[in-house]
This record gives sequence, C-alpha cells and structure tokens, in this order.
Amino acid sequence: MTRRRNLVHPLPEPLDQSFYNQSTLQLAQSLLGKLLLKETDEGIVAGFIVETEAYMGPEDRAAHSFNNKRTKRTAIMFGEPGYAYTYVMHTHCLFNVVSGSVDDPKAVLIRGVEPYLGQSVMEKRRPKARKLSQLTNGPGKLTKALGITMDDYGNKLDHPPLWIAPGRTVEDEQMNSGPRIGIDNSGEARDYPWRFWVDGNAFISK
DNA sequence: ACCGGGATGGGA
DNA sequence: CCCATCCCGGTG
Repeated sequence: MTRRRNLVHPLPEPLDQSFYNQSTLQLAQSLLGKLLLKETDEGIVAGFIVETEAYMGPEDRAAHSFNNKRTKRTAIMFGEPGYAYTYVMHTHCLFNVVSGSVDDPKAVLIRGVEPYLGQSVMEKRRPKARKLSQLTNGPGKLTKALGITMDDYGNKLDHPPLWIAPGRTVEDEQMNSGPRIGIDNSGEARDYPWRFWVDGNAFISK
C-alpha cells in the first residue's frame, strides 16, 4: 500500500553560514526568493520569501535592539547571524533572521512568503484566509501557516525543523524597496527605506 | 505585583 | 476604525 508523503527528494539543502556573513541590508535583499521550510508532524511546509524588513540594531530606533538594549528577548540578536529571532506581537509570533556579527544586534523580519510546499496544511492552519494570497501575506500569517512558534527561538537556520534553502533567483530589477510597516512611533527611522519585496508578487503584506 | 505598549490580524 | 489578547519589560 502506498503512503502519501509530504516530502520532496532531495530535501532542499540549507544555506551555509557564509550566506549570513553579509551586511544586513544586503541580507534582507538576498533573502528574497530563498525558500523557508518548517517541518512538523504534519509534514514539511515551505514558501519562497517575497518580503523582508531590515532592523539595524543600535542605530535604528525601530529595532528592539536600539541602543544595544539587551534583554532576554533580544539576547539572540547579540550572537552569530543565521539564527531565529522569534517574538510575540499581540497574539502572533513574528519571525526574524538574526544578522550582524557577534555584539552587532541586527535582524531581518520576514513579512511575506509564497507557498511552495504543503499548501493544504497551511489552509488548515489558516481557516480565516478567504483567498490564497491571504494565507501568507503578513508576518503573523506566515508563521501561523508554516507552524513557526516561540519554540523556534534561538535555533540555527541550517537544519530541520526550521531552515532556509537557496530557492529561486530574484533579479535586482524585480526588487523594490520602501519604508517599513507599523513603526510610525520610531521618529526619523520610520522613513528609512529598509523594506524589500519582489515586485508584483501576490504575497506582499500591503 | 502592577501596568502599558506593541515590527498584527480580523471584523464592523 | 476598533479591539482582542498576551508577553515582555520597566517600575515600585
């Protein structure tokens, strides 16, 4: 008897540590097109990253690590890049990729992904999504769809259950940038064009 | 202990 | 536009 399996062969290979050794603004753009994968007992779910935001740490009033603020929550950002920084926003878990070298607490927020694997599992987890685009077109939506939780805090992104693979190429001409979302109380930082997205993609948050 | 705010999402 | 809902961080 054959068994349905939510697996792809070969499994998308994780990006290695050298990928994360680039400046945060470059990383935020390089992450566009990369494949974000999460494995749970419901199978592997994955999506192409289509929208990101850079948070520039000590110099960025919108960043949780502004002025080098170090708390239990921000601690992971002070370590090596390539780790998961998750935190709770209202009722949602938001997912960031830690950037910057040790003691340079920067991060890239993932704001939108395009479903690639496990769409039916995502739909089950996001019953309120009325259209396909609503499944994963926001930072809180995509964590719910992918099954990313606070349990993923601090985990390195080069192995299951949560990892990032090369995915597909996004040309520079397809990339767009503009001010970040939801940081109106961050003074001049609110206008910095540190949000990046794939032009015309249906899974952009706004 | 208490209290206020927030990198959101969904519904009126 | 409003608000649910909740963890974290600052304060006392």
